[in-house]
Amino acid sequence: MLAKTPHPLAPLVDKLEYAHVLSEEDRAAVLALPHSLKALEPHSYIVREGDKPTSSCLLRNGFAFRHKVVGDGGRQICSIHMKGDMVDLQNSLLGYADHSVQALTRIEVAFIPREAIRQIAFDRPAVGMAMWFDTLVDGSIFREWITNVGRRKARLRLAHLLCEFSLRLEAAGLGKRDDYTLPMTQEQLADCTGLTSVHVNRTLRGMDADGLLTRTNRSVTVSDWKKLAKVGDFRSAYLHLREDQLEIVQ
Amino acid sequence: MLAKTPHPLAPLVDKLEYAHVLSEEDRAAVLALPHSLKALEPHSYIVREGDKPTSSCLLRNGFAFRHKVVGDGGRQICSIHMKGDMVDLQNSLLGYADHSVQALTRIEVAFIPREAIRQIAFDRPAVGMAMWFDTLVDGSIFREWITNVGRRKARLRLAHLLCEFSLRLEAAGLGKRDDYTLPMTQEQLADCTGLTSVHVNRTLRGMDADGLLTRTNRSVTVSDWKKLAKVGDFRSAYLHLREDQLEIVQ
DNA sequence: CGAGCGTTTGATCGGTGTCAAGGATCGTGG
DNA sequence: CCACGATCCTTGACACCGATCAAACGCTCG
Repeated sequence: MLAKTPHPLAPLVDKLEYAHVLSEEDRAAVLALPHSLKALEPHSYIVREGDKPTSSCLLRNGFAFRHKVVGDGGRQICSIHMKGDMVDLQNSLLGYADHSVQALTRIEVAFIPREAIRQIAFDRPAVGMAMWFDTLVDGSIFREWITNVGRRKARLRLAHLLCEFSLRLEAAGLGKRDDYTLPMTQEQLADCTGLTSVHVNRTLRGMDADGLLTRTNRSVTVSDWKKLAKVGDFRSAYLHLREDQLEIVQ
Repeated sequence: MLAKTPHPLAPLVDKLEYAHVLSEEDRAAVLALPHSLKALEPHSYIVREGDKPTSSCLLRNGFAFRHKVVGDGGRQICSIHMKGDMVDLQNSLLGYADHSVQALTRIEVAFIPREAIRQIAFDRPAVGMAMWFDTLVDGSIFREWITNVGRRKARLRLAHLLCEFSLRLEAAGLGKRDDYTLPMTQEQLADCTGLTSVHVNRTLRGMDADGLLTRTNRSVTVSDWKKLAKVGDFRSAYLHLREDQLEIVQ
């Protein structure tokens, strides 16, 4: 194990340690999981609704999102994923994909057989607990999104989404919370928030005009993060990040 | 074990067997979990946002719901729970309640210490897998709710919610899908769907006028379930029920 | 330099929210 | 048994947020 390049599954270890630090043997067991690597272009599908996947997919870098399509063709994005996320535990363990997962940017992934996941989860309780914990945090984020989309107005929704994104990026070591790259189009932001792209545009421009943030290309610069969090009715508890991942959040 | 009354934890066994049938020993181990029983009046809280619960709560009968409150006082209900649901795995395993859980009707619950849950989950992989599966199904329902609230119009949202409710009731053995008791006020329906109670009222009356359903008191009678499912853009896959729990659904 | 995608802006429409008041139902106590 | 209050349902009038339609503009990458 004296390879210079990081181990392909290293991001998974990092993510699982969000909850609790793992022992050296547990870490080694995770890294020893069987897997196959693959790179995917933007827009390509990892899973399509209706598939019956038998592998779970670890996102090694880049961004991906889950979405559902409704009867009239409308699309709802249910979550955004980044480095270290097990993007498809849900579909593979449940056996039937009730939604699609798609690459947002160019991504590198590792497919891990479902059975290997099950096995390590029960052979190594600490790993199993970390995975369970992870799916519970996913659930917590889903609840917050239900609330965001159901009960907040356009500006709050967007501010909230941007706050969530910034903290998760920071926790994953991918940027500063008040200055980061947002790899999404306004249409995708709209599909996250249940709005239209036109309204997202107007709302973002309004926030820009009010000095809340600046958007150039795909990057976001927040002038006053706490102010944005206040506007977005954002409290970070639901992300269940460790204290030291949050630092000086209110 | 020759008691005539069913075991207090029997509903949990039934629920866990939604996924896969358990062995006799696994069943016995679940029933042997330490627990304390309690009855709660409508509106009473099982957990409040901000609590740090150390027990999980099994709903033995009656109905409960999770909700979050936003900055302006608005409330969003994130899920409805019924007999057999572990209503608070999420909060207790995560250690911090990011939302509240409240009794909808009069309920009977059993509190099970978090540690006992962890232990059985890893001592008995089949039980652990069933619990994990259950939290994944919860996640799947959350995603559908995000989609419902984010991308469907009022009538579809309500029709969808009523369809979900009817199938879950049927699967739990609590009613027929086209004729059941709905223990919710219109305001609570509004908080599930991100609407206002006034609009819920108008929409339900409209559906009634169009012959889709009849509501008297708290009961719902669906004249043509498949038609309602079509109106509500409802496909049952996301509930991940077994074939034999669904019977003749499209 | 042109094509394609994403952004920006304007005009108008419509679904849902808001405010307000009256009606139905049910449990409770006199 | 009736009266009363509380809660929930129903309905109307009106306001407004965000959707829709349409067109121009600006990147970015062949």
